[in-house]
Amino acid sequence: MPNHSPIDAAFAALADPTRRAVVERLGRGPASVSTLAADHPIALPSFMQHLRQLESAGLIRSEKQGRVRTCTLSPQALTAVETWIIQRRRDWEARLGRLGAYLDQLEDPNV
Amino acid sequence: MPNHSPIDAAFAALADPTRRAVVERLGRGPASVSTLAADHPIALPSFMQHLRQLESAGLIRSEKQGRVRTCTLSPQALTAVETWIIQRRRDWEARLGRLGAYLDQLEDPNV
DNA sequence: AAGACACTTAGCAAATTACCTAAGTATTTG
DNA sequence: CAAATACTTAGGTAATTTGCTAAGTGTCTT
Repeated sequence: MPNHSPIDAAFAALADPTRRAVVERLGRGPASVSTLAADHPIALPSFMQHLRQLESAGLIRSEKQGRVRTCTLSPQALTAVETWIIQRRRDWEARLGRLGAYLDQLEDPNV
Repeated sequence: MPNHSPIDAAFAALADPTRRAVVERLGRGPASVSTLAADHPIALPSFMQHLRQLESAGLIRSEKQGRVRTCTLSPQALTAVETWIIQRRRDWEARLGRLGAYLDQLEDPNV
């Protein structure tokens, strides 16, 4: 089952080091396509595909003025991913808490 | 260029809804392969591939006793992902802070 | 107006992924 | 010990992804 939901697209987009590097770079401010591409040893059309994937995942936006397309980070999609992960941590810690309480009770059955 | 680093594998593993569902389920406690598989409408060998991918990404562990393989969440890999995302949020917020300070100080658009 | 610049489009090849069915291997269980 | 259970292995197909080159399309710059 390929990626259908927005969060699938966000995780998939972040699974590639080139794309994560773009997100890291844009976290420090907007940049043009060619500025971003300069850091990566791949052909420009290949690099543009990565940008398209990031944009369709909602992780970045871009706008063209004249012949230059400027890209910006779009943090809401990152927040969705962050929220999912934090929820997992919560579940995990809640379970550890219950397990600890249970073990405490076994050790000390009647207080 | 496919996944080389551990964090690539973790993001890629989480990009699939079946695999995320397994992580969610294991957050509430360990479970056997067939228990996990019961929630998903795919053939068992296909499901096992997902488990293998989760395990090789370090997101879960599993151990076989008798004929039953029990899977557990392995939270460190999730922490690595969480750390990456939180760092991006920090960068973003630091930049907003600098931008705000700059705008407060005076005008002049552009970056 | 000519050429440089910054992308864009088109089309193609190799590698990966996500499924499947069929047939195996160990372990219980009756 | 035979049958059921719980995976496992083997092998195959279709779709997706990631990369490329070559050839556009608009927009400055000179």
